[in-house]
Amino acid sequence: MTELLKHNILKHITLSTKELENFCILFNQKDVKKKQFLMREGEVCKFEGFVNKGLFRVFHIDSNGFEQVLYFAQENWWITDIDSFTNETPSQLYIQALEDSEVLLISKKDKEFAYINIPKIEKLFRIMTQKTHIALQQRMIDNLSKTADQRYIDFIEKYPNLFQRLTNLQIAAYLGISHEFLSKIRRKIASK
Amino acid sequence: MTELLKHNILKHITLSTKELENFCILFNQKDVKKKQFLMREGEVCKFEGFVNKGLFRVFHIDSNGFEQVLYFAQENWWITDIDSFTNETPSQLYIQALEDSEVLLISKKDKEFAYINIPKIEKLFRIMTQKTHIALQQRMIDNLSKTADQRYIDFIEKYPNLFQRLTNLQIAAYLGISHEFLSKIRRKIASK
DNA sequence: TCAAAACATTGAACAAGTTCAATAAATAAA
DNA sequence: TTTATTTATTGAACTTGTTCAATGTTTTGA
Repeated sequence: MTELLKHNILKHITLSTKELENFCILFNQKDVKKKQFLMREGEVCKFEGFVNKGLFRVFHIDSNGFEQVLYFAQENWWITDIDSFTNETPSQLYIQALEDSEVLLISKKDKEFAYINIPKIEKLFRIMTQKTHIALQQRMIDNLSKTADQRYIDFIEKYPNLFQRLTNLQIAAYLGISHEFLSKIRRKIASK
Repeated sequence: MTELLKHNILKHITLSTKELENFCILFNQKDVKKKQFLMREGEVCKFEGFVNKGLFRVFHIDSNGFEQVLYFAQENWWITDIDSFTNETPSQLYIQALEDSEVLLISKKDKEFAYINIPKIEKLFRIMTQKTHIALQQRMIDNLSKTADQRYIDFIEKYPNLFQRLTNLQIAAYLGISHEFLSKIRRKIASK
């Protein structure tokens, strides 16, 4: 049940079998059917989650009712609203399964417990947060400097697997453009 | 010399006077005159820096020669290219002083040394990375969902101090718009 | 298996933002 | 203080992306 999680952790830090076991035991599995929400806007995010199976989208709904995707999380990815989880403030995000999924959840209390009792867990989350930050920083640069066409092409190259599992609606919401415009980009690319 | 740094650290974690001293001793002061570069594209970022005095911009130059500002760092802020520093890869960023400035720099080796010898430093950087990540995530959402007018108004409200110290050219490069368009936004706002 | 719902495409009119060139204003340097 | 340089403003033409409405296609669920 936690094989994928264990493998994921050992990619970042080294832990003894015992430490690894003690940490993984803090996670609870939750099954989430397609279209179900793991969290909604206004709630305080009570968990940090590891995707064992399936696919999620983390998104925001703006004042005009448009959805923006902050990120997608498939197998082996982590999901949370780090702002809401860390500061215990109401979230402005929704987390929704796009396929029938399984997540392993750890509560804030259990995570704090791990920080204290398994010091290397501090390093684990330091490294993981660094990595997600680096990825977001790269996306920020791309969003500031590239045209929508190029961002779409980059997305396909970078996440060929996600590309296959997502609708154009979802991809457009990630790229920050309307799905109609994405459709026109696709036509333009296809005609080359 | 390191008063501001010490104060900044103690806002995030608690350290004994001894630990704090042992950590701060690892930093070296560097003076950077206005317009001088602390780092250029292509270099591997060898430091993590704390701004003691002055103001920096961290920016990227895209394939069309346009500059995008990833962030500004004034007194009490940290600067680095976390990607280049962490992975020891050539940076795609420039770090430049916008005023005569002073930074306290720590090398990668000394930072690793601190991680090992002062365990709470791991927590310090975990928390700091979390905070910058939360801020960037918020900016990403705003960039995806808000119009340039609104982003400009938000910027002034959020960073009234930075707003006063920056030219419109710099602000436009942060908002991701041309400075001519920013000028038109300003006229529109002023005429209300 | 068939109807409903969700998704994708298209065109036309529109809005947001860029580009270029010219000019004015402010700052820095000699 | 004068000149050179950088910054800010403006308008006109242009490009990128949006909106809306209509139509076709695919997926889903009863």
